[in-house]
Formats: sequence, structure tokens, C-alpha cells
Amino acid sequence: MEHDVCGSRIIHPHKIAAARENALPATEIADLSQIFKALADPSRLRLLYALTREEMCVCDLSALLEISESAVSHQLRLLRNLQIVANRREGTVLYYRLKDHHVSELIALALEHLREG
Amino acid sequence: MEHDVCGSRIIHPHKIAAARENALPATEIADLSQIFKALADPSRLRLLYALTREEMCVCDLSALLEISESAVSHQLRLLRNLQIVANRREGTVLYYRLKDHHVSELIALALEHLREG
DNA sequence: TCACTATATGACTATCTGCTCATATATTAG
DNA sequence: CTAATATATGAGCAGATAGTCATATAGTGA
Repeated sequence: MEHDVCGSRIIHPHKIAAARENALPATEIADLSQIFKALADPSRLRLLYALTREEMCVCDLSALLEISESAVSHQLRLLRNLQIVANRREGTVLYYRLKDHHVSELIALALEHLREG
Repeated sequence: MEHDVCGSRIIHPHKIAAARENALPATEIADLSQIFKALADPSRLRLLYALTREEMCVCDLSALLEISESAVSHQLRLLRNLQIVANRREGTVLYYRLKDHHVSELIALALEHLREG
């Protein structure tokens, strides 16, 4: 039985070497996990799915999801920081929208897979 | 200003009504968030990405990720419970593989989006 | 049978996360 | 200016989660 630098057992060194060659750089792994993390919460998913139809303001989203405006605002800040949503001000009202189609395509694809079993 | 049953303020009742019509059922939201949750952790992403190439055993995955075999095993159990991976026994060694293409397609799509900016 | 290997699992813990509550900020109206 | 509206934000808390450690299980070979 071989061992790597860290002392782990290795049964198939060639597989590990090949996987290391093919592996994604740490930065891409981190970015990917952040995107998926954004989609990994029911409230955020419902928010984002609603925004695929049309822009909405915080208090409408709050009424729709039946959670506090503060909770919505916190989630929107997270999504803003990830460049997933953007907003537009009209008086005191802020209208949020999806910044691009990436997220809605991911949701659509996952949904498709769910539905086909 | 209108208010819904729960006392939330509503600025655009028609938007909320339309969003409610269009909304995904709670079960689909739950299923979606579970899929994305599975992809929302760097270790699991690296695991799954490695398995897109070929099946691997627990101790190889442990060596590849440089985390304990126990940690790998815990993550694999989670992915097994979500029907994302399956295994095949050969003696004492368990070889894990992706159960279908859904997850790798989601990763590929997200990666594509990341790379195009 | 027994020893060994590869993996699984339960308990525990430190960190993370989604929300609430109180407060702050920004815009409008008067 | 003040008051009101819509949203943002920080602190703090309860629940979730990824890992560690010790132990259990399943298959192999003697």
C-alpha cells in the first residue's frame, strides 16, 4: 500500500494523479460553491424564481414569501454581493431584478432534472 | 397601502398575485434547495467533479482531497441519500460513481457562466 | 476461528447561517 | 425643518453543518 505526503492510504495512484491533473483550481471551486450556496436556501430560491418573471420591491417580496422585510433585505444583500441581483430606485422604493440569466438557467436545468425523475 | 393576511405591506398586489400563480410548489423548492445544497460545499464539489471522470474509492478520494476518510465517507453518505452517487463493491473496496449526469451538467453550466464573466 | 483492510457510523464540537429585533439611512411630503 | 415611508444594517441567537475521534461493520485471507 502506498502513502501520499499526508500519510493517506492510496490504492490507485494513477487515478489520483489523473484527478489532480483534471481538478478545478481552488478559486473556481470557491466561486462555484458560492453560486450554489446562493441557490441552496428555500427563501432565496423563491426570491430568485419570483424575480425571473419581473422586478419586485422588498416589501412585495416580503409579502410573497411571508417572511419579514428585514429577512428579505438581508438575503438580497447577500445576492447583491454575489452580483446575482441588482436594484433600481424609484423614490423610496427599490426594485430588484436578476442581473443576468445565469441563475435562472441553473434553476431551470435543476428543475428539468427533478421533473424527469 | 394594502395589507395581506399576515399584515405585510403590499405595494403591488398584481405582482404578488402573478408571482403566487407562477410560484413553484413547496416540494419542488425543497428538492431544488437540496440539490443545490449538495453542490454548495467545496469538498463535495471536488468529490463530484473528480467522479465525473471515473469511479473512485473512499481512500483515493481522501488522498485527493487531503481530508480524512471519515470526512469523505460522511459526505458520500449525504450524496448517496440524495441519490447523487452510487457505489459498487469489489472485495473490501467501495467504488463510488455519479448516479446520472444531472449534477455534472449543473456544475458544467455554472462553470461556463463563471468563465464567461 | 482470528487478524487485517476498507469503509461506515454515532457522538461531539466549532463554525456557519437565516432569522429577529432594534436602530440607522435615504427619499418624499408637508 | 419634521414626519412618514421603504429599505439597510448590526448584534445576537437557535438551528444547521463539516469536520474529528472513537467505535462498529463487512469482506478477505490464514
